[in-house]
Amino acid sequence: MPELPEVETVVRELRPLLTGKSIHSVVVSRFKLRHPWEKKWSSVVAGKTIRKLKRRGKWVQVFLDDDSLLALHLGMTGQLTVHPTSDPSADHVHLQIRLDREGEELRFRDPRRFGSSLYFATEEKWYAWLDEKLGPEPFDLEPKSWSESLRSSQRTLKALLLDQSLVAGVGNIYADESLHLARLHPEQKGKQTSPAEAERLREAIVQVLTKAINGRGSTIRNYVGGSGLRGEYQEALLVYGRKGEPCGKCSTPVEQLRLGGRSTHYCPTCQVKPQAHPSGGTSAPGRRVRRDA
DNA sequence: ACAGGATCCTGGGGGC
DNA sequence: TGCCCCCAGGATCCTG
Repeated sequence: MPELPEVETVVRELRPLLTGKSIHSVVVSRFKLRHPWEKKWSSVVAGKTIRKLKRRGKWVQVFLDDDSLLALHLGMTGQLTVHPTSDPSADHVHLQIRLDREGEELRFRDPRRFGSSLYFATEEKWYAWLDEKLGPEPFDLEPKSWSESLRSSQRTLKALLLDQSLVAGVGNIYADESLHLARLHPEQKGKQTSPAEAERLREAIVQVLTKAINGRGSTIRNYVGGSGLRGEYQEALLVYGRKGEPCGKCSTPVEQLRLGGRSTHYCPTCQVKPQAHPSGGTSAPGRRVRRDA
């Protein structure tokens, strides 16, 4: 569920509540997350101080004071919020990280249990684990290599945007929104994408994610930020979840299709699917596109 | 190499 | 009210 803007919002809202606090203990539920908390970690992190919080892709990184860290992934329905220890515990709380002195705890709640919790003894080990899975942050994409990586793939743009090893943090909502803003069809193949289109897409991703962060993310169902508040950006979505509603740009009804098992929303007028290769023909790059007048 | 499906889960909504 | 089916913001594994 939470994509980059939602995770960024969680981190920003938790940062003032957690930075400088030390961990007293960890209470673990009997249910297992995708990467379940290992019992031995509880005694390892007890007594350590939270040095800083940072987002990387859809991961929340909790850096501790001795070069170790916790890495938390919210999956589809994960929530991270701070509560007084005395608050009654909600359902599906998997981790309660008790903080010293304040009588407060960080709770990791996740009904669907697709979330992950990991501990790494050193940052080096974490980055080694992560680097093979995660591509650059969208804001750090280098235009030329981005364009080339699209160009070298037969996969659809939708699939490419969801591939975390290509660009980190984009999920189903913002993939659809970015393609719409860039006026590119979700089924367009990477290799059909010109450098100008790739750049349009890169800029659209940055713009969509930036606006969504400013709106504190989108709440479709469960999402809440670190403060426990819902997001606001769902109101500003132009295609995602708007099947049949008029496109914000041209008022053609938004269409929905299924791509890679994910529901995909697009405007059939703004986002035109490029012609597949004429059978047997090779389309030379830069060739003039004929449009019937 | 890539698409598509199944999988891990729970909960909410729609239809009957 | 209840039941059944479908759907969901993610990621991974398997098959064809």
